[in-house]
Amino acid sequence: MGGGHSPSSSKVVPRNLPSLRREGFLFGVATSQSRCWLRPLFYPPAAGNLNMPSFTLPKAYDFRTTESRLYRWWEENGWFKPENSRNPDGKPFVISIPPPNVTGILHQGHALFVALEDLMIRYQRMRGRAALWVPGTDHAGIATQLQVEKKLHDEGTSREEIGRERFLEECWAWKEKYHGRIVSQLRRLGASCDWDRERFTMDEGLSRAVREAFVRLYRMGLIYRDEYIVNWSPGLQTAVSDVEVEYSDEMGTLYYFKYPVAGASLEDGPGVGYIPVATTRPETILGDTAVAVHPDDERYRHLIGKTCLVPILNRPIPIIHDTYVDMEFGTGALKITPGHDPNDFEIGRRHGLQIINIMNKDATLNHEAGPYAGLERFEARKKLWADMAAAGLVIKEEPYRMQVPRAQRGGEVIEPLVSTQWFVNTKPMAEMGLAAVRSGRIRIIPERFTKVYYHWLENLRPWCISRQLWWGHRIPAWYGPDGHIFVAHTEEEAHEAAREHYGEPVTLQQDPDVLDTWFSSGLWPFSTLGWPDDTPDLRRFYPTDVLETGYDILFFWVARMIMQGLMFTNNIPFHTVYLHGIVRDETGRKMSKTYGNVIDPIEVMDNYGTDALRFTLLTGSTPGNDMNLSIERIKANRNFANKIWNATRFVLGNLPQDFRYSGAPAREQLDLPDRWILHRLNHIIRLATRLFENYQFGEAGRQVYEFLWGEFADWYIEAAKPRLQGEGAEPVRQTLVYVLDQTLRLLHPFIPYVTEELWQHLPHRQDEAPALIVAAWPEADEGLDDEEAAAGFERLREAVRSIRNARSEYNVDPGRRIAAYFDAGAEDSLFRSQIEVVTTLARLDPGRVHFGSPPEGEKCAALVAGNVAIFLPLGGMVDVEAELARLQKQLAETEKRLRSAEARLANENFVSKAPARVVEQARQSLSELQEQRARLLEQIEALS
RNA sequence: GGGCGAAUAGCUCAGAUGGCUAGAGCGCUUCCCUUACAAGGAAGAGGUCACAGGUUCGAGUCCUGUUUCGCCCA
Repeated sequence: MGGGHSPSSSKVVPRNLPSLRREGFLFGVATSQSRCWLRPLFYPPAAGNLNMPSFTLPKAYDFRTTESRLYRWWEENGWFKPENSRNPDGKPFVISIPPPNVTGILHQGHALFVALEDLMIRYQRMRGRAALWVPGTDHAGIATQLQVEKKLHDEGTSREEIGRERFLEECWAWKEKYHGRIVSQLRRLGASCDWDRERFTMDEGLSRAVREAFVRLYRMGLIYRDEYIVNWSPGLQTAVSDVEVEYSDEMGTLYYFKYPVAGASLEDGPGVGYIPVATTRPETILGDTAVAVHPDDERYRHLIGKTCLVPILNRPIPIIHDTYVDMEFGTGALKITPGHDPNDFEIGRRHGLQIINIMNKDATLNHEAGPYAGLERFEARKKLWADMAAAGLVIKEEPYRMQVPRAQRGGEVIEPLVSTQWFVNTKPMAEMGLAAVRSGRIRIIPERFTKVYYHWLENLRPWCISRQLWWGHRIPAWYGPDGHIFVAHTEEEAHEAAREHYGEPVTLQQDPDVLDTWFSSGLWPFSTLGWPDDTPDLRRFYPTDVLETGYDILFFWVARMIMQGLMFTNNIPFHTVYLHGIVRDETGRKMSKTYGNVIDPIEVMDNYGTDALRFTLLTGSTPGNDMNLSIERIKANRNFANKIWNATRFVLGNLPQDFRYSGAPAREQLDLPDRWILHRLNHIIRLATRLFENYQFGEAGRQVYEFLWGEFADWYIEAAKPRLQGEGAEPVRQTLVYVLDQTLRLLHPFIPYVTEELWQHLPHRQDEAPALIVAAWPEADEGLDDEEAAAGFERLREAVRSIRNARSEYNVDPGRRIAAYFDAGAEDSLFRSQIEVVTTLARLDPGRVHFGSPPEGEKCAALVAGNVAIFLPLGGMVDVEAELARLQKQLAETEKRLRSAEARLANENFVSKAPARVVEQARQSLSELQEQRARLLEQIEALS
């Protein structure tokens, strides 16, 4: 144990200690392995002057001096570790972080996922689960490689120049340099991850997991090498998978031209001398290997089996028929380029057509393009079209709206081309992934995304996993001199297999390519826990519980984790998928540097504090929906933190030095306001807990916010003020501390810093946890449910509101204490017993508060609040006409509601079909309205 | 072409299984530096819940259709 303070220490601490405490001196240091909790000290105010605490919290919450200190303290005490849970051997709760790009920089997407995941982790930790949040980062193949290449370019060199080995050294150095930045930014957000378990996708352990996964799939026949049409990114010089291609709606041109029929003359016209064909990419004509028509097409069916000549090249190609051809579209005939179009590739396979690749990897044309060889693809298009026009082959051009495939990263036009790559046959895994969600083993929140998930998995094509990059997991495949493939965990294993195969040692060449980054990300939930080894962590913490991430990577990541998890661990990787939306700017535009509308989370934290950012992200979002983030909202939530701060200052300032906190207050000592706020607290505890369980975190946060500010601060604290001065102060103090304590617990998962800081200043019982982060989540105390008190206090509130309203209308100076008469009827004893509270809240003059009607002739403002009549003798200020007008208005409103209440209750169907509770409420409301109407009529009568 | 979402106060958004007079923040009007808080307090204005049907005793909420905007997939 680090500090030397007894765990049960409750010594009174000298008043200058808070500053020391702020430096962290009092806590000592516990090793992260230590389970010995240091009991932090609390700081009761000095005896005597109730209004002057012995030390003063600063007047406003200063997050700058708080956040990093508390984070360090939590971490040093090992509270982020599941081993230090209240129930270290109990049921764990596990989340794997969506690993950020290791060289990335914090954006609002990170801030949102940290806020959500940290909220879940802190909530479950407080509930007593052994909570584990596994952190880590992703090597982000293309992104990182591009950054390093740019650096090399700036230094006047290139990766080709320095070679693969040195390039990888550069990448690792880059990773080391920037890893710390993103990680410290995550920490700053308050992420209570177990940093001892941090992983990187290219760690030795995770790399082994990747090789193991590859080898297994290969041996199952689910990974194979094939020549196939892929999405080629000429700029990045690599293949990318289907999900990395986005289709943008753009205006292009549809080019109509004549496909000459061999042995005929163009003059013979369409259907004889030529077949009219349209294309959006004329340069691909050079790679055509057929012209296809629909078998039922009268215009062309007689040409089936004949031959066409490729324009300019005059290469003969067959005219084939296929029902795929849409007779209505374009000219009704289709050129077939199996080497450069995915659909044509399929048709080509069906018809056994030749595949011609006319393009080099840099999107210039190759020797197959004849006179166009060496030209860039768009240059070639122009030149070929011009030459065709000269040859009389051009019919026309039309503007045409088309879907242009563009690289998700970089945005350049993707070129479909045939290339030899590694693929995963995802069919069997997709089946498993579908079954896991269909059977309910995995639940997706919000539920509507299950449909999207199904649709994607049902139509999944082979996944191209090889990338022509250097930074990433090198494909564990080696080629013998004759090209024979040896897939193995290690080079030694490959050599062994080769020796066996050839009967002698041979030289092997490892495949130069690396794997799609998402291939390793798909293993993340279990590779981070030690898979493929059967480690204690894997046994204890897998499957994980919740996977929380953005809906935009449902396919990229979530679906692949589910598939790979089921395939390799024979288990689901998590039982719940929680998807969040995109954080946009205040007007709903996507944040981007080019728009200049980026709200930088670091800047927000600098200016308003982490808690303000977190609370804004958490309460401003609903599952699966995008959210608009505005600085105004963040400011409002900074103000909320300050409100909590000051409410706590008030409570602490009213505790005597010898104050002993007893926990939940004993009911028999409580007065009406206490019973009311405790009843409300119970309600909010149940509500918040239920909302947490339903993943409705935003609503939970908003509700607790409303409770703390709108009920506890605005009404309970105000009502407590007079009572703290008198004999009955003790139960009030207990209630203040209890409600505040419980509310800070409810808010901790949202705003961990300010709540922990304040909780440390609150008095606690001896057996309480040493820190809010590990304190127990509140539970409603049934003994404190009190409908009667709730109703009674509500009447007082109504009365106070109506008095305040009248004061405002008569422009009574807010500081002035005025007289009042209460004619409370059935509520007489309620108002008599609680008159002190009403007097304070409505700013009445205690010496001039009376019960009953005012004396004849006293000029009064006459109010009705429920069945209570209130008279404010404002003398000459009273305007009888205005009084009558207001009462008439209120009467009209009351009667309107009365009529609707009567109509409902007169309805046989309502009384018989509606739940008893609802009918009862309606009856009660009716009688209250009737009483109110009677009161209003009396008042009007008296004034008239 | 298929699917999904959104449409509620001037703005940004909440409104679980249908159930009192539909809420909040910001903005707006009036007043107040009242000894927790001006990053605050009090009072107030502001909504035919996109539109049209339907189910129901009862619809912002459920169903059908329409319009507008956005997203995903092909």
